[in-house]
Amino acid sequence: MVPAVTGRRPQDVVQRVQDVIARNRLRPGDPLPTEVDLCEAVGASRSSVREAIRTLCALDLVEVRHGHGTYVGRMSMDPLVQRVTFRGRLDRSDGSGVRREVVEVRQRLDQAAGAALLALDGAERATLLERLAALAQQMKDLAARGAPAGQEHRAFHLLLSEPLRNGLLSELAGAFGDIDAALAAPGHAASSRAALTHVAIVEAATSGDAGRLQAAVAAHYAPRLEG
Amino acid sequence: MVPAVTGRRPQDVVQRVQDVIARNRLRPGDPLPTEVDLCEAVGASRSSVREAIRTLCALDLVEVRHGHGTYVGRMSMDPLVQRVTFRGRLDRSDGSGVRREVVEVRQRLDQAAGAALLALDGAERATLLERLAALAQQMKDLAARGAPAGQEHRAFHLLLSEPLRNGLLSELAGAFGDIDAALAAPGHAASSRAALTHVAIVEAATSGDAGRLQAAVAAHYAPRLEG
DNA sequence: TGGGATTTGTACGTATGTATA
DNA sequence: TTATACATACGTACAAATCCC
Repeated sequence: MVPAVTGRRPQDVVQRVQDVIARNRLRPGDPLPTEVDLCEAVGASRSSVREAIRTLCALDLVEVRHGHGTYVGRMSMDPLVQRVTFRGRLDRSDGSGVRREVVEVRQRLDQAAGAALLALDGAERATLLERLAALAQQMKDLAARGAPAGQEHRAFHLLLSEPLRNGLLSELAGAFGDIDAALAAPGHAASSRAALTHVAIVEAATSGDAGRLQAAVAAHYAPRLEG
Repeated sequence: MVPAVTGRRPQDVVQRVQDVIARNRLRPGDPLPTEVDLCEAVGASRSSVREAIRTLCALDLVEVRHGHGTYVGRMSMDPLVQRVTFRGRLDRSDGSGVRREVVEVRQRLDQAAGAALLALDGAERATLLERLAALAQQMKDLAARGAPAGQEHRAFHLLLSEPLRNGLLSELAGAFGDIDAALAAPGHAASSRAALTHVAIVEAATSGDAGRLQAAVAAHYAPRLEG
């Protein structure tokens, strides 16, 4: 527990807090020691520990609830969303095309998911298609009365990614969807066209025609890849 | 100078610093104002500004050099690597399979890249294949004398991703490669087999047979997806 | 070579907002 | 409502690293 006063960069304190989490086998949602206890555990002052917590908070490794305590975070893709979104906002000028790249990634994810969906056995596929159809219908209804359908849109693509049977890929699908939404024009919720393309995707998937499904997904993203 | 005591959460200060970067059109590597100047610019104390900087640092949006200054960061995928790696380390016990998911993502990325590679025109493809072959050969040589080939391994998959013509996808390929390496057993640099599968991938790509290339990539990752 | 200026890193004290009992 | 525990915010002082003259 010797403090070793020199050579302790901020990153070292971060590492030690990570070690505390790992050593105590803490799971997401579990409470961390209080700040003062952490100070003793890692041998640093409150300021340093607080900054380390802020770092880990940015990485979503811990979560802070004001007046309540600090807890192990969900370790989500949120930091990725923030970072790429900010990068996208920056190169408005040079037009290096982060937004186009984001749309491309989404298209690839959806197409891979579509292929996996068609490979599911009949019963499971039917259930999934039903839920997807319900979401597409909701989007259509909401668009009809000019209401935003962001939640449903997100849920659709997240559900579509389930056949991939890979939590990381699903998280990436959600993350890039969020980035896409954040980079879209603020008031651009005119999603009557989007609702239609989603219905088309479900219909293509129901038909079982792989080529048609790929084309439907491509058509969904096409206007954003050219314009 | 009344600080408007309420309503200024840490996240707000972070946002304001981001705005400073965006407003001044700063590019990666450009210097930010000093901490004290930032305090005035965003209207917060140095402690708060420092915590915000720490947050942005964790996201690789800024980079801090002690005694020198604060600079706009490279906005890399490093935070993603840290997060997923940490998550992978945590579920050693329950074996929920983060590592398997990482390998799966890599395989999908490489297979997509392989397909894109075969779609390149002859000259460009030939050049790329040459460089890939050279890297594979280097890996073989290094493995033969028991030397680590981490750099070459990374370079191989990064180069392979280039035909995708998508910087984000290439970054993801690099990031998941790094995660994979970090989660591998520490002394597990026994890469004589890895070198061979890389040679096989290049040979399959050279043959122009799409199916064979997909199989070669699959064979590269197969042992990690079953064991 | 060396010292001074600049900038970030660390520590501590104090007051305040917030949630729980 | 009160009391307690905790995070939040600010300010100040000093230490350490880097640069420049």
